[in-house]
Amino acid sequence: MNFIFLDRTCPPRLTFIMENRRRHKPACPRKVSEKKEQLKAFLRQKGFKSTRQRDIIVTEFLKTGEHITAEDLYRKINRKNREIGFTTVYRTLKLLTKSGFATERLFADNLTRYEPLSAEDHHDHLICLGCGSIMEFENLKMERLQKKIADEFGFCIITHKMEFYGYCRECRDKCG
Amino acid sequence: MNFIFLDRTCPPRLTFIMENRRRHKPACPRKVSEKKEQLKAFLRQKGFKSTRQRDIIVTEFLKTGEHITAEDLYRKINRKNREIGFTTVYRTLKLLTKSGFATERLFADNLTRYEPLSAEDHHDHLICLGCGSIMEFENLKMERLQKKIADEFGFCIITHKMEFYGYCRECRDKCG
DNA sequence: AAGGAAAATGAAATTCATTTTCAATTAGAA
DNA sequence: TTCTAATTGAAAATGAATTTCATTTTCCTT
Repeated sequence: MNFIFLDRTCPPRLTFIMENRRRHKPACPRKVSEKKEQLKAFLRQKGFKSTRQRDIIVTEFLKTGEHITAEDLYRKINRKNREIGFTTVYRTLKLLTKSGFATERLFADNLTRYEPLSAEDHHDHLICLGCGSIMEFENLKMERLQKKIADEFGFCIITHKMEFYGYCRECRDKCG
Repeated sequence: MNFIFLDRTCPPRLTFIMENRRRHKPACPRKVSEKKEQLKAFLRQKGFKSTRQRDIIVTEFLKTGEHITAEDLYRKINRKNREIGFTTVYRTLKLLTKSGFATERLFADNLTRYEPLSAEDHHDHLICLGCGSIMEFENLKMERLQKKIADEFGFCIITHKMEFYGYCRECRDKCG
């Protein structure tokens, strides 16, 4: 994860590059605690319990705000909290996913990655085969074209996956 | 796999629906034996051996002409040829992939599927969550838009993956 | 043909991420 | 405080993909 964010301050949250929206990454403390409150309310309402472990895992996950594997998140947390097990991290990510606070994504390397999700989130990915960085974008024209294609097949899209695999600017320049 | 091909005869091989090309499926005997000859030549040239098992597996795979898992292809073959093992089917599919006669695809169900590949193949998928059928399409406008988006990020696309998950016409009508 | 080296085969074992089990612990309602 | 149901975490299980290894087969060389 070595690409430069165009904007690190909290609002305004989106940066426009022509018609592509490069998504701004969270890690904004205000947003994080807001999301944590939402989650707590959700858990309470569903009869789940809020625990120290969940709190730590959720905080770390939201702070990270990236496409992260359960394994990697576990390792990250485990450095400071030796007593939190992999299973709990895994289960918390699953819980977040089921509750709509995260999404699971399976990329071509066959590893499941998790990503915090806000309500309107719906974006696609550019994955660098050189450095492994994952960039996100949204494109309205693309969404429209997808819908049009689906319609022509009488197909009703519930969700979609679009990933570009190739080389980012830095890696492309490096390798010629 | 219960969708209707618009055209089952051999040539003309493509059916146009507006600007989307719905790919014609192989299973055309002439093409199959042609491909088998190509593969045989390739194997010989690379110092690989041509065996009874490979012949059976390749024939069955090309006849199938669909997105099939190693497991499923094995089961299909195993019905008539009890002595051909899963490992050989698996390895043959890998060999075909490395030789450029097939591609591997990982869909959201986390199963690797293989598909016969001709030189110009490059298409995307509509996957029905109802009946599991996988439809293919090509769209030039889409390709152009993808390139444009990548360019704006200074990203050089090597390959891409685009999948729509939803309901096909039949399933949509069934479920209201 | 016969021999021999290299490749192919297939059953079983291994790997590796993901998921489940189960006994012990903990949260939070009564 | 007590009790019950949820949570935890180590370990085991799962399941697809891949590798191992002893045996068999192909096919090149005599």
